[in-house]
Amino acid sequence: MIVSISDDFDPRKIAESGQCFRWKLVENNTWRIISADQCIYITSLGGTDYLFECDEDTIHSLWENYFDFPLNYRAIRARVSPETDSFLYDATEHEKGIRILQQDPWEMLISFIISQNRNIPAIQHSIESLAEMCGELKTDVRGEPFYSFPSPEAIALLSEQELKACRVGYRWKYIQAAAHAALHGDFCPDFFRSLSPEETIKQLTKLYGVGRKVACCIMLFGLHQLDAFPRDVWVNRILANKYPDGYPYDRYSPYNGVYQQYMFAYYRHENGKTAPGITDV
DNA sequence: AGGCAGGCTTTTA
DNA sequence: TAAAAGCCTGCC
Repeated sequence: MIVSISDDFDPRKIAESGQCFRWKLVENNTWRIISADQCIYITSLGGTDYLFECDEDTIHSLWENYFDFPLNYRAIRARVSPETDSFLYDATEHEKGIRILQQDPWEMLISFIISQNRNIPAIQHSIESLAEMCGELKTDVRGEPFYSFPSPEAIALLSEQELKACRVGYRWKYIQAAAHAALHGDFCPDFFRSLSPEETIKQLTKLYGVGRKVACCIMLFGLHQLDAFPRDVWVNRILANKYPDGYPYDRYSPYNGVYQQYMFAYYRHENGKTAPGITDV
């Protein structure tokens, strides 16, 4: 069905923002999106109109929350003053259309363990291999096959060789440990939701192969904690170069993670996806 | 205790 | 050869 979306929504920017790894541009303006065990095609029709290839009930029960449509991102951008913070203002203007997806926490755990020390195409390749190896084979609305994101049970059954065949390298141990943790109740999203942010980071970083950065990504993209602020090398460069006197977290709470996404995308576009920072730290 | 160096792995340019 | 949305272990 065709939906009109008046708030910020730019699938291309979301697809390139590094928060999701199973979006694929299949035609001009059409993305095939796989999340957990679901698949949808969305097409930008121009203006505010988008084609969602599913029925209205499915949009409401599934995709409305996935795309975070209840939250007004224009209002979040409007909190940034061009006078007090010209860099962040420029970032929000330039990257308007980004939203923070509400993705499956388990899928985020594995995806961001895989992401460490790798570029986005390599991450996508590994995740797709993993899904093909032990995800569930399904058929989408167009009759095309796809694989669901694998369950903890399925991943726990994989051997070292099978995991390594997914090009995850030394991270295979972390993935295996994460699967066992999930099976033993040591990765419990509903429990994490009852904790404070610092306590959640503490719990997540107990998992083998999960540091503070990956923990923050799981919180931001999997638990929809929009104040979580992942600090990777790029964000550290931004903080050093643009906020030498300190970054005003308090001013931007409770949406620090959203602004981080704008800054990250903007800075990478400005400096080139593979170029080092102008002034490295 | 907390910071730092070195190792881990593979793909891409 | 270097760099890529890091983290672990061991050493100090």
